[in-house]
Amino acid sequence: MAAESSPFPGRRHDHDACISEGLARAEELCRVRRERLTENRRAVLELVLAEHQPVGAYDILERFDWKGRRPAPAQIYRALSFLETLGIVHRIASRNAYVACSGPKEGHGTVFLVCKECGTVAEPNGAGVGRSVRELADVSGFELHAHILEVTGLCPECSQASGV
Amino acid sequence: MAAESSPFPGRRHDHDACISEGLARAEELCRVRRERLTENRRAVLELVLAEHQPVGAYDILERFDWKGRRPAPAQIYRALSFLETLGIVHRIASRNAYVACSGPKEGHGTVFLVCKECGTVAEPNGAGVGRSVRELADVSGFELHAHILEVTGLCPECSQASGV
DNA sequence: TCGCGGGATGATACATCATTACGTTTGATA
DNA sequence: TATCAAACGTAATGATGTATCATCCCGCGA
Repeated sequence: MAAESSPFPGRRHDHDACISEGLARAEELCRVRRERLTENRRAVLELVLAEHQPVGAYDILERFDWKGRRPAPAQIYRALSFLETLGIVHRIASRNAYVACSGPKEGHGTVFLVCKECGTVAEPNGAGVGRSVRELADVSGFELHAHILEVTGLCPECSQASGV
Repeated sequence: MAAESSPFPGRRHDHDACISEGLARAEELCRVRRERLTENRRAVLELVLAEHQPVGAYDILERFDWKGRRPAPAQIYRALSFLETLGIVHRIASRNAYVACSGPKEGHGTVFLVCKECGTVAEPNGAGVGRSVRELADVSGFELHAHILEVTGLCPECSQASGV
């Protein structure tokens, strides 16, 4: 229960594990879907995985030191949209930025808790919200296709730090 | 009940009334808050009220024929952010566009149903979703400040038109 | 009525985010 | 190994949003 209670990464979580798990999932997904995890795509994914904060495309661009060269924006966007179709990177519309999917949990990719203070993004299990949204759509006569919920506030750590 | 069942404006609703109600609410809000509904702000609000579809800032700019002159982007953005603080215009982040608030109903301003086909945006009563979001935040140890839910799909009319 | 002070405007420039276009390279596979 | 589609490299451009600063206008007190 405690493990599920907070979807936020702890201050001292094993971040190397996040990265290697993310890469492993990408590889697995590509294998299943018969897609290619090219050098470009992998490099972009690593840069997105590097943080739990959303990263802008041009941030990635700047950090992208690849054999001394710097790629053009299109290259980054191509990789990002590929990774989005794979479902391991999500776009945070309210920030024009991207985060790595934090796990293969149910309901992932539809609810984001975004900390105003530190920027950390968590993906809680959105099943309950999903039900409410379906009900709402039903009542409104709306044919539901997809939804994105971006919640802003303070993550547990920043909330404590700012003096509860 | 029927009135509440669909938050979408009917094909033949009295749109002039939407506009004048919107303006009246803006005036009232400004009066209460001791703010000024200047010519610039009013003109931008009218252009946003003109449709139930989200409008881009640069769309507004193009339609903004004011004494033959065309204002700079900043002018539009200033008016828009003022109208946002008033709560009568909302930004649809997933589209980089803006819609007029459709009414002073409870829970307004947090849930948007966006039709993929015609672009119409409705604001249903989001009370149920609001509860789910609060629960989710609670369980996650997240201090909730605000949330925006953007739901995409087909509005009742387009859903019927596309042959249910 | 005059003048003061703060908010709103007008205008230029710039910053940031994202896409299009097109020729070249690469990798799977027949 | 010949072929073809997918991915890449690069340049250009489009779309969206801000910063800055001088000026204007309105409410308010002398």
